[in-house]
Amino acid sequence: MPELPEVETTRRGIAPALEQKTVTGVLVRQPGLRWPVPDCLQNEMKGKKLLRLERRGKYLLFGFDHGSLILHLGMSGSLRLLAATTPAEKHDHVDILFGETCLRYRDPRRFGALLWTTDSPESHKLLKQLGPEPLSAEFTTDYLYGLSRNRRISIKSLIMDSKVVVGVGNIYANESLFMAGIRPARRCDRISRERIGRLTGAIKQVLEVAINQGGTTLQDFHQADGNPGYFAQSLRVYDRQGEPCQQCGAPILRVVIGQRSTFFCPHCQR
DNA sequence: ACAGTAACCTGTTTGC
DNA sequence: TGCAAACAGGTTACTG
Repeated sequence: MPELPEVETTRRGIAPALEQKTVTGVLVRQPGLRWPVPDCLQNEMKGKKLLRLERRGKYLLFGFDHGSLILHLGMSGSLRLLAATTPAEKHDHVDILFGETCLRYRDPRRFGALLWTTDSPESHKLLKQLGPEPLSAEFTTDYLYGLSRNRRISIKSLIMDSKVVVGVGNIYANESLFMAGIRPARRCDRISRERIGRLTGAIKQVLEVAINQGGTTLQDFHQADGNPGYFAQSLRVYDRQGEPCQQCGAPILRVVIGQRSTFFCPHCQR
């Protein structure tokens, strides 16, 4: 479900209610996520004040003065704020209690993760190899152009590689490539600097607009306030195979790249 | 080092 | 209607 805009939308939705609040309990109903949910969460967090809720790529970082909870939503994870008395439903795997308020983690496919680290989260094995944030000044044309040389993979695979740049999942990779006019399957080392520059800008623009619209709701993603994300109406190619391109009218095609559905306009994208 | 693929798991949609 | 296959927003770990 969640790419960077959905994770950021979630963070913005829940942070005001939780930052500077004290954890009163942790309940793990199903520890079998991507990796086992560690036993220590209750001991580490109960009675401790959450200082800040940050995001790195698609990871949410719950910062305490003695360590951090690292949380990833995987493909189908979501977080909601509920009254602590709300009955749990199927797939509600973890509750983090803040008095009368419950932060509830739901994840039908269980590809998500909750981990604890006492070091700085940036130095954690899973985070330290991550590339720059796409909306940061670090993510530039020169940077992406440099990494695109001497490699033979498709440009879509390149921008979906979290070691290159974080947060660009399947939806926003497709949309960014459409905006930049580049075919997803094109070898990344056969694209000019100018066109890599267009793509760099397109990634930033697509993600910014998506965050401002509260992310993309395809089936069941919801913002913390219960509203859907509104970026779905802005999608130009994702899940639109057979529909006419909004720029030229040619039918949108679907192919598979790196085991992922890929959508593009064969006329507008070269 | 690089590129491609299988795997993790459950629910929903599609096709016969 | 039933059943099986295909597919789904992510990422690691393995293979060659």
